[in-house]
Amino acid sequence: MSLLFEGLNNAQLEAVKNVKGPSLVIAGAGSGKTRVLTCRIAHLLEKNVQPSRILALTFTNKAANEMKERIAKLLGDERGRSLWMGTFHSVFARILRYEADKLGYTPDFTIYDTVDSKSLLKSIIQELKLDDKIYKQGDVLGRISSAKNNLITPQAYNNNDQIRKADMMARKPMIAEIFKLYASRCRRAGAMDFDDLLLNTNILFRDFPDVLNKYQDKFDYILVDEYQDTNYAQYLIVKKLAEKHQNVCVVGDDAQSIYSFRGAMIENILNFRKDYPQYSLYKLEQNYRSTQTIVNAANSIIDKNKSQIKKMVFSENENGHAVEVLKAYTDVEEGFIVSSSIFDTILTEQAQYNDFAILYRTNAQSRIFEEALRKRNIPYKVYGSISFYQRKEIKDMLAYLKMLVNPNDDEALKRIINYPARGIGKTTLEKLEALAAQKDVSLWEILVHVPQLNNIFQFNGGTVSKLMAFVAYINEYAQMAKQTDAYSLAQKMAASSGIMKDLYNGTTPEERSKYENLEELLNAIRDFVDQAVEADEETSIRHYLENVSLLTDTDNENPDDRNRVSIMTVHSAKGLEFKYVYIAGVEEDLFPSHMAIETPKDLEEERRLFYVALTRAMKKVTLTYARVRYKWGTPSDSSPSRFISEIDPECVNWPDDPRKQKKALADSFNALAPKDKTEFSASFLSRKPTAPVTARLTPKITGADNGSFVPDAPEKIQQGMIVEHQRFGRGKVVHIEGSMPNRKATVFFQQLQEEKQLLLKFAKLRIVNQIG
DNA sequence: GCGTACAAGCTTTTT
DNA sequence: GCTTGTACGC
Repeated sequence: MSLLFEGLNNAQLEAVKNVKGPSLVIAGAGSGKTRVLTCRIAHLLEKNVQPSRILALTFTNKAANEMKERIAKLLGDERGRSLWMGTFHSVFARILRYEADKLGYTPDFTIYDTVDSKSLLKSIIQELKLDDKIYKQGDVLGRISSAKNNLITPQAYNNNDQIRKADMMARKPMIAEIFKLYASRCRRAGAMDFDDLLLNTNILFRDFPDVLNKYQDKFDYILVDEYQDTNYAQYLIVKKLAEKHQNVCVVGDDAQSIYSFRGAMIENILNFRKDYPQYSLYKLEQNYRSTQTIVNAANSIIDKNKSQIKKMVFSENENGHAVEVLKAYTDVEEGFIVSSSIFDTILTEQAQYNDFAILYRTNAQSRIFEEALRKRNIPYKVYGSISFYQRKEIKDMLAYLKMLVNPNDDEALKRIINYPARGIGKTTLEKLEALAAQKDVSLWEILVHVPQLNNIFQFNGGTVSKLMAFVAYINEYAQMAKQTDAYSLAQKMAASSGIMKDLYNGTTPEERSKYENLEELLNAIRDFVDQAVEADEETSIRHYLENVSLLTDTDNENPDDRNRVSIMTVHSAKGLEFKYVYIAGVEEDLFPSHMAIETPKDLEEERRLFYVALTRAMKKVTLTYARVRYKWGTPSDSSPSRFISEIDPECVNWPDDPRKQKKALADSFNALAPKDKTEFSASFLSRKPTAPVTARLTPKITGADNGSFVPDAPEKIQQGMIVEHQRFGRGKVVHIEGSMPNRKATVFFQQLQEEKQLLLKFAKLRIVNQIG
C-alpha cells in the first residue's frame, strides 16, 4: 500500500489517504490533481472496497480513460474495469437505461446529439410558422438547454414569469411553446438529448425515492473531477447520491472554470462548504508541470480576476524561458511563424512533434495552421473540430442502424428515408409529418400504416410501394439485428442501403474522404465487437448504439497519431500538458472573444481561459498575434490582446518596439536593395534567416496619395521609406518600398513563398483599391 | 422529385 | 472563406 503513496507531497498524501467524509480538493493547475484522484481510487481498492461501489465522474471520456489506465498501472490488475467511471452523461445514461421504464422510456432510447436537437427544433419552428431569423435553432437550443440544466421543465418554464418576461423582452415569446413541443417530440421519438440525461436522472431520483435509495446504497464512494464545471443538474445529482454516506470527494480549481456558458457554476465549489459543513479541505498548490516563469505569468493573469479563491500556486522547477510574444502581419504569416518556430525548436532542442501544441480561441483558426504545418511536412492532429460522429456520412450510416433499434427515432428516419434517393420526396414527407403531428405519433407509426391511411394521403401507387419497400427493408434488418453482431450487420447495411455505393462512386477528394470515414466507422464497429467478445459482453448493434452519441473523436485514438503536433481550442486543451505551447490569435475581440468583453463576468471567464492556456505549458509559452486577420472572408485590423500586457512584464519578451522594428526592416531592406530590382531575405518575415530565400520586389508608384492606406504607418510615405502593407490577396504578405513621391501607387511584386518551394507567383496590385 | 447554381449567414467555447 | 438553404430547370 505504501507504494501508492510514494512521491506524493503532504497535501496530496492527505487528500489521498482520508477517504471518509466529504472532501474538497482545490487543485491548482499542474498540481497533480489526476494523480491524487487515481491514487485515492487505487487506495480505496487496496482497502478492498468493491470497484462497483465507487462512482467516479469526469467531464470527458478522455479523462475517464486516462484515469482507468493509470489505475490499472498502479494496481497491476483489472479491478479498475468494474469501476463506475465515466462522464456524467455516460454514467447516467447507463442508469437511465436500466430504470427507463419508470420514466416511460424503453431501455433502447436514442440519445440526440446537438445536430439532432437542432434539426428537430428546425422542423418545430417551421411547423409553428415562426420566423427562423428570430428563432434560430442554436439560440433556442441554448435557452432550452440552460433551462434543463437548471431543472426547469417545459411547464415550469411556461409558468415562470421571470423567464417569460425575458423571452418577451427578447421578442421571442414562443420559446416556451417550442420547448413544450420539443420535449414531447423527443419523448414521442423515444429520445433524450444531452441535457435530458441529467434532467431525467434528477426526475428519477426525485420521483422514485426507492431508486434513489438504491443508488445511494450502491455507491459508497463518490469522486468528481473538474467540480468547478458542474452545472446545477449535475450538482444536485451528486448531492443526492452522497446524502447518506457523505463520502464524496470533489476536485476542482475555480481558476480553471471555463464552461459557464453551458451552465457551469463556480459557486458549486463554494456551496460545497455549506452543504457539507464537516468537509475537509485540501489545497494542492505546488505546480509540478511548468517552469517558475510560466507559473508566475499565469498567476499574474489570474490575479486580475476579482472573484476567486485565493491560493498560492508555486513551482520549484527551473526558471525557464520568458513568455515570448511574436507579431505577425497577417493570420497566414502567423501560421508561418508558428510552424517555423516549431521547426526550429525541433532542430535546436531535439524536441518531438508531440511536445508541441498550438492553441486558439475558435475552431475557425485551425485551418491556417493546418496549411502552414502541411507545407513544412510537420505531422499534426486537429482535436475536436467537427467530431467524427457528427459528420454527415457517419450520421447517415448510424441513422440506418438506429432505426433498427428504435424506429420511432424521427430524426434518424428523416435522414435516411430518401438517402440514397429512393423517390420519396419533400411533399410526401411533409404529408407524413403533418399527420404524425396531428395524431401525435412517430413518423414510423404513420409509415407502417400508410396502406390503411391512404384515403387521407391519396398517394399514388408508386409512392405507396416505395414507402412500403422502405418499411420492409428496415423490418428485415431489425429482425436480423436480433441475431447478428453489430459489425456484420453494419457492413451488410452499408452495402444494401446504397450508402457505400453512393460514396464510392464519388470522385472528388471530399467524397473519397467520406468513403474512408465510412470505412473507419465500420472498423470502429468491428473493434467494438472484438472488445465485446473479449469482455464477454453483448455484440449487438443495440449495445453498440447505447453510447455512440456520447463518443467524441478523441476516443478512437490512432496509434500513428501519437507523434504529432496537437492543434486545438483552449477549451479542449484543458487537462492536457505540452512542453511547448503556442497560443495563437492573442488579439482583442478574439481572445478575449468579442462576445465576452461586455460584462466583467464574461471577461473574467476569458481570463481564466487564458490562464488555462498558459498553464498547459511545461517549458515554454509563445503568444502570437496578427495585425490583420481574415474574418468572414474579409480582412479586419486587430490589435494585441489586453491579456498580453496583463502578464507580469518580468515574465514576457515583447517584440521590439514597432518603431525600432520598422527601422531595422528599412535598414536591412536598404542594405540589400539595389535601386529598382530588389532582393530581400526571409528575415523580412521577422524570423531567423535560414536557407537563402529570395523574392523580387519591383515597386512602381505613381500619383498622389497621403499614405493613409498604410494601416501601420501613421507617417506619410516618403522618398526612400520602407512601408509595410498587409495582404492584397489571400495569404500574401507584402512589403512595399514606397520609394516614390506621395502618389497613388500601383505595385507589381513577386510574392515570397516558402523557401523550399520557391514558387514565385506573379501578382498585380493596385493599392488605390485599398484606400478607405 | 432530383440535381445544380447561386445567395446568405456565419464564428465562441462542448457533453 | 465555408457551409447551408433556396430557386430554378430538367
